[in-house]
Amino acid sequence: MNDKLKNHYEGRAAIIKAMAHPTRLFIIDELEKGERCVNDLTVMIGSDMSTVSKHLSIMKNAGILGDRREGTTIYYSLKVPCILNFFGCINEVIFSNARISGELVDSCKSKV
Amino acid sequence: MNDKLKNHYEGRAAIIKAMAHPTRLFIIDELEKGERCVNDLTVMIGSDMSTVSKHLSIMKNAGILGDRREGTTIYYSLKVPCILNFFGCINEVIFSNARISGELVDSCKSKV
DNA sequence: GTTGTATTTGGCTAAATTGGCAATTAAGGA
DNA sequence: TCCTTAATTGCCAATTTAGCCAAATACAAC
Repeated sequence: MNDKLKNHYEGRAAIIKAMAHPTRLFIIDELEKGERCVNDLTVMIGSDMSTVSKHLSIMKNAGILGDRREGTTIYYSLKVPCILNFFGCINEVIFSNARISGELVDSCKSKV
Repeated sequence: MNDKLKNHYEGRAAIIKAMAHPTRLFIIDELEKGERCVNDLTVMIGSDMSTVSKHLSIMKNAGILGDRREGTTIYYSLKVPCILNFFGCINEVIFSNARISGELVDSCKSKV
């Protein structure tokens, strides 16, 4: 791998890394519904506001989120909605994993 | 966030995390072209074979890759090709980031 | 069984990530 | 100005991750 190729993949990895955290995935899902302020998200998530703020700034720096100030409140929003397409594929992976480990059978019992 | 929701997002984050590394993105791109053995990938990547092997096992455990043995050689392949759809969106993010920082202007000068 | 090739695993250190708390900044209202 | 609410930043400890080396495993050929 030469330097140019390395940069190419490092830039892409940085964006994916910004999504690779359960809390941040929750935030992305929530922002799909509309913009939210830090406090609202903090209540939903249930951890310290500083923690949530840091998660938001990680995604903002990666270019995934945008923010807008209104008085003392800052509203975050999804800047690149195509991110949501990821989840369909992630579901496929999870489905495929479950099929192999047999979990699917259990989780489907109620439907049988 | 209750436990069920937490598990939901943790499972998804684990899969995304398995992709959130430049070397692993390179491997995914390479496997799109067809299955590859550890040695081939090691030569292309240029790091220790043990390092590449670990990257592969991380993605295999996440359910992204499959492997197949042929004698002493193990061929890895992309198990869930929809993963490739990610890259189009990642490009959008990168494009959007570049537009803001002005890098796009520079990188396009040759085309003007 | 021994040798050779392909791959994985264990052990180690360095670096990055996470999350809470306290302190700070930012803006609005009394 | 002072107080309140909203959010960010700095600091720190705990955990996780990355990558190299050396050792171990897996399989095939002799």
